[in-house]
Amino acid sequence: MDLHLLNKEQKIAVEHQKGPLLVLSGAGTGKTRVLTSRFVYIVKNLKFDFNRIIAVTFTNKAANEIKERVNKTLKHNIESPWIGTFHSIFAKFLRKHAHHVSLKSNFNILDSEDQKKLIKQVLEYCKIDKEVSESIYLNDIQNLKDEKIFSHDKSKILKYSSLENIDEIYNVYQQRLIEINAVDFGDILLHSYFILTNHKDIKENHSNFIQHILIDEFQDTNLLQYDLIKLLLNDNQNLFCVGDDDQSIYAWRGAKIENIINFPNEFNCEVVRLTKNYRSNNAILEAASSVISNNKNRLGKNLESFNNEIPEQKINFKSFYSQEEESLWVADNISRKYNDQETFGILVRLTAQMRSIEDKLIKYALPYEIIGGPRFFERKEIKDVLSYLKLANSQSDDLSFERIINLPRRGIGEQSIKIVIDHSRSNNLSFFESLKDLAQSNKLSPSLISKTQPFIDLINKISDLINKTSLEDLGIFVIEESGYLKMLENEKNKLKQIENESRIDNLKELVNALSEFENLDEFLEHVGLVNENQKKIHQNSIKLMTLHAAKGLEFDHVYLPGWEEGIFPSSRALEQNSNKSLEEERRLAYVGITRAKYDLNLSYASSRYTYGINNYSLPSRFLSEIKSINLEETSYIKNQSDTNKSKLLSSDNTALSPGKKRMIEFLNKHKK
DNA sequence: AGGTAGGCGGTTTTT
DNA sequence: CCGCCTACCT
Repeated sequence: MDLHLLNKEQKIAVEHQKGPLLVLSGAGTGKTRVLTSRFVYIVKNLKFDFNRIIAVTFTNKAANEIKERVNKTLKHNIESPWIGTFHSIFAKFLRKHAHHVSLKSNFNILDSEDQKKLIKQVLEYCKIDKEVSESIYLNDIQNLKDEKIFSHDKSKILKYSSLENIDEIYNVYQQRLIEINAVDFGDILLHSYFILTNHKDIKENHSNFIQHILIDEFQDTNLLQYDLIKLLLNDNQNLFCVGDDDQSIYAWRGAKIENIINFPNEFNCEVVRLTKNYRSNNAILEAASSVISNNKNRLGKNLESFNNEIPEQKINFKSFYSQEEESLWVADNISRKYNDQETFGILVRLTAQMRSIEDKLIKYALPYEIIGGPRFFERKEIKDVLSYLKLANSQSDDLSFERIINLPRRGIGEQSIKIVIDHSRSNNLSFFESLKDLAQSNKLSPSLISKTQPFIDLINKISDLINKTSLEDLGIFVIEESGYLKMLENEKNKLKQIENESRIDNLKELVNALSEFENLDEFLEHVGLVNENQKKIHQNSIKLMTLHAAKGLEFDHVYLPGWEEGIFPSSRALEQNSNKSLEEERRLAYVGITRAKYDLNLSYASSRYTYGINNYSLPSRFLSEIKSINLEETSYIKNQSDTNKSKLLSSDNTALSPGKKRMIEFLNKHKK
């Protein structure tokens, strides 16, 4: 291992012998390098079996990076179940011990759409008028789970949440999940926590087996995650945490910044601080630290630039009249600098900001890629087809049943479905079992039998084919035999025809994705937890993403548009009127700024078109916290933009790119 | 049972 | 502004 490539502090961290250690690692100080080197050091120098080390990260991307780098250094392929995200590690654990929480090991992992559907049914069942939208209940349930509060713990629930009937709703929601053999994201961790705290033998087996625990992005762990990890820790307390309190941006998801702040006291251990930054130039680091210094709740550290090869360059700041002009400038500016040696990132606060930027990138014919955009496996057509596979794989999957029983249309309407559901309730059967039971015992009208029998036969046939044919063939079988493909092809509506073409493409892509897996369970696990199609990322493309998705990445050129009060900091954070949420927004600003190596471009637009109305806002307070930016000196570049506008409107309307077309339509519509 | 027109509500951020 | 849901029609 190249220990000599590490600086003094990094070396101290990597060569730590035993016991707990906290590594406070500022942006760009080589956090991932330290974590992977540490992993290798434990295997090579401390002589531990790599299977007995847990390395837990927040994103699948980070987990893969660790696996890759460790593989490279150790020169053999590590396939450890203990390297991954919290959710992937504990999903594997839960599958092994599912029966302890009344689940089968092939439980289904629900995405947020499924969760919403389920909670809606629960609200209906509990006869609760929906004055409060279902996502509010869902949110509170998720938070309760993060706080380790179980559905039966009525007093704790009511203490924590002020929503009316929340205890009943949470309880019924949990019951339903068990009935349909499913878990939501929070359950993966909470069920695991239950098993580890209620089965001493399982806990002991694991904590004796696991020799070292490494946690990445420690500042983003919530109470449940932290306690789960501590349950796996034995008396040697080999717990190695890497994090940066200034980059804690997931409090809204239950992350406790206190976990990292209190860690040194809790474990009475040393703290190694990494402050030598190898990424950014001085101007950027100064801007970052002048912003973050406005936060009170932090451990405090200052970064120093240690990379002499990074060019010095002033931070660029622009203000615009409208969002469209701002986006246009971003695309124009990138097009002037673009080459395939350097990397470009555009980081936004809200996904809604992406569309106008995307339009302009298309107009300038710049290669771009949206990172973490709409999830492939959450597309309607993909979920529809997957529901056939899921139902065939697990007959208790009522959500999938409801999704596809009449899709494509089989003439099975609301009334017929109600018969099936009522029968399932009174006989304690799943929906599909109930339908089969009704069909067998001749309780359905002949016309309904003739409509439902082909569906039953189809699901049985798919069920039969699982493990007999390749996943690829199974996918093709479903797409064709279900009539789904025909339905898409036979669309008469012209507008929808175009849409359906891309849906068919997506289904082909689904078949491709299927071909890369050995068995269905493995594939469904991937769909539930990774939820991205592993297409090769284009090296030279401009990356467009949210600030949250940008954590851990770096770019030569970074664009941060939309620095306005109400966008960034977000209106929600401002409404809450608490320093806590404002400080989190500020940390997000810090994350954004520190992604840049040497070219940082900040901007704001005073008017933004949302919900069909123009909204006006003031420049973000974070801008005035950067000393090197003088807001007063800048003025709207209205004149220039007017020329741009007229240029666009007068341009030749034939052979336009889709982006430009859309923009011209937009401008024409809103000229007045 | 299926199709469609108009009303209404909704935007953080992600595993 | 867009997409979803409901009410009403075929």
